[in-house]
Amino acid sequence: MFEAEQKIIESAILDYCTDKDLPIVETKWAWIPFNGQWGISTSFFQLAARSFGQTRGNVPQRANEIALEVAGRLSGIEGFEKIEAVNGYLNVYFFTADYSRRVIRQVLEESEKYGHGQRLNQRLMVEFSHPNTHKAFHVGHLRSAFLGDVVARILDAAGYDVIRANYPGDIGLHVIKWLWNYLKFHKGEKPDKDITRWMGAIYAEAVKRLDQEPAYEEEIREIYARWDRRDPEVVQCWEETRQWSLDGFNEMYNLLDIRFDRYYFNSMFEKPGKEIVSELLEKGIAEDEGESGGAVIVKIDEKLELEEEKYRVMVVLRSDGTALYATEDLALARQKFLDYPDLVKSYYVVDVRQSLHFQQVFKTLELLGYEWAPRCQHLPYELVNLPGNVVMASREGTVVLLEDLIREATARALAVVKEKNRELAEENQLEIAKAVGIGAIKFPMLSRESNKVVTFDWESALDFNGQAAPYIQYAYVRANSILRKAQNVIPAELAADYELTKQEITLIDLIARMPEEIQKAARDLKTLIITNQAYELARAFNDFYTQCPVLGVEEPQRSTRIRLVAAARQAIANSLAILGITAPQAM
RNA sequence: GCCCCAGUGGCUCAAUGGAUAGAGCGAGGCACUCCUAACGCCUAGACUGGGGGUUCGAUUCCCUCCUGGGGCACCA
Repeated sequence: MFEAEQKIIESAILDYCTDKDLPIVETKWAWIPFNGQWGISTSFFQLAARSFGQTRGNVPQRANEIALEVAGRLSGIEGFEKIEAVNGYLNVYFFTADYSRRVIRQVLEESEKYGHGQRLNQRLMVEFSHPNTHKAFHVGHLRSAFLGDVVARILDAAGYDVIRANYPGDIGLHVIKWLWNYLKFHKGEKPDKDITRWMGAIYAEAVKRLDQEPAYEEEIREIYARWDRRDPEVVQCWEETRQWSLDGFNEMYNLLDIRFDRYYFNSMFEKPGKEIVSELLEKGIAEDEGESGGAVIVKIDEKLELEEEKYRVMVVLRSDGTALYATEDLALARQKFLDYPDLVKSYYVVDVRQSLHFQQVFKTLELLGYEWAPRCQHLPYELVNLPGNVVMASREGTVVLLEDLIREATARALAVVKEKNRELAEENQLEIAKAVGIGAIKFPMLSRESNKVVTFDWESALDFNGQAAPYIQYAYVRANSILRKAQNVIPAELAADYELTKQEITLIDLIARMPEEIQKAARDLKTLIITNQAYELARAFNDFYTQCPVLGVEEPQRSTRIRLVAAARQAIANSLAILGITAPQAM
């Protein structure tokens, strides 16, 4: 937001270096640690160190000398309130009244687009969620869904055109087991409500029956064979029940405010995958060990002539000639670029256990000569475990179902809403409870580094206090309430000045940083940068709220503060929107 | 055996190689005639896993060790 000001100082530093015959060092800007005033800073340690060349010297002292000299030169420049040299740093302070007006004006003008970057006209794809049909949807599956959704939102906000892709696992042994159990014991049954739970129960029952009666394995193989030769009854049953799962997922995606532009189904890639395997064999990249009873494999390290093992060996076709996950992933990657040849990036939001697998897939495609292969990138994330390092697995029964979590979180939120807003219509109370409950579920998974394991426990998942979504939503609601009492009229900008309090400066400062934070989040693909920003913003607003009365003060403070509240509300709303968290109108 | 990730107050997490390592929860104390207390204020609590190294400067980069988690040929 302050590029022009930065350039002025940068060129002054450049002039100084030229005059003094000092090496040229890139000027890096940072925000001044808060001290009641508002500005940016840069340091001269690097320049000082370089100025000594080979000889040793006192760097901090030299840096401070440089800072003092530069500050001296800049003293004549207009447009800054104060320029000072401290401990080797050059601190440049803005005229707070001018800059705060500029920031607030910009937020109010750009409204829901504030903080967003220029459109880049670059397309990329984010594949995420990829749930298995015919299975339950549990809390462990949420991380990919939330992470992928918010990464897509961040990239969109940063200026990219994002395609949101889903890749459901709609076929495989788990589906066959399900079909077997259904055809044998539940034929004709249909789920009426809680579709996903019901689908999961049929699967769990199938697994249990098989454990108890191993002889059923034969019947499973029979179903698999019928599926392979596209037996009409099996195919029709598969199609119908698959749709039930997809309907159930859509219900949940709607509830969670997650949408997709494009569905790729696992079942679509068996054939194309085998075609790629043929291509690999033709080009001598893959080896068929079928004669010795083996599979079709790619010895990636050997092909790359690597000394140490890195990509190891990838099986691309089973020894019985059937496709496996890797086979299909090769075809899927290609299909994405056939559909969208201009993708600058193809992201896969998949858990960390598949890191090697994706490295293998992408490297194999590179060996095949696909120029887009390096544009594929795996975005790994760590698992959601249960206390005691128990992995969530539907076949182990160690799961927390998403439906249960949402139900419980919403119920708790509703209890609080009813307590706080007795006069509100029940319909509105439910709406708020949903926003708060679901926001509370999303936030913890977005606010930590994706390479950190999340341990799910009911107590902390349902704790709405502290660093959590409700805190941010509450700040939004407070701002909203003030504006409502001001009849939702945003006063025009006033020329008159008044001394800003430190709460106001901090708040404006954080609002001003938003565009940079969004770009940073997009560059690093980190949702946590946005949750941090949103939380800081909310905290700064709460601080302002308790310290700075708005409606009861005289002009020009009153108008200026109303404008600031409107800008803060907008900034918080935009942060929440990027996080896919609903901002309720009341709480 | 090889590879990847994590290790920061009691607990859960932050911190573009830079100024005094920040929050939340929990603990103790304070605070409700004032735009909603799902709020705020104060206090205590950290040799950033150990040891080396690079650097003017390391939680951050490199090496090594320890602990925990994960991955390594036909599961997905």
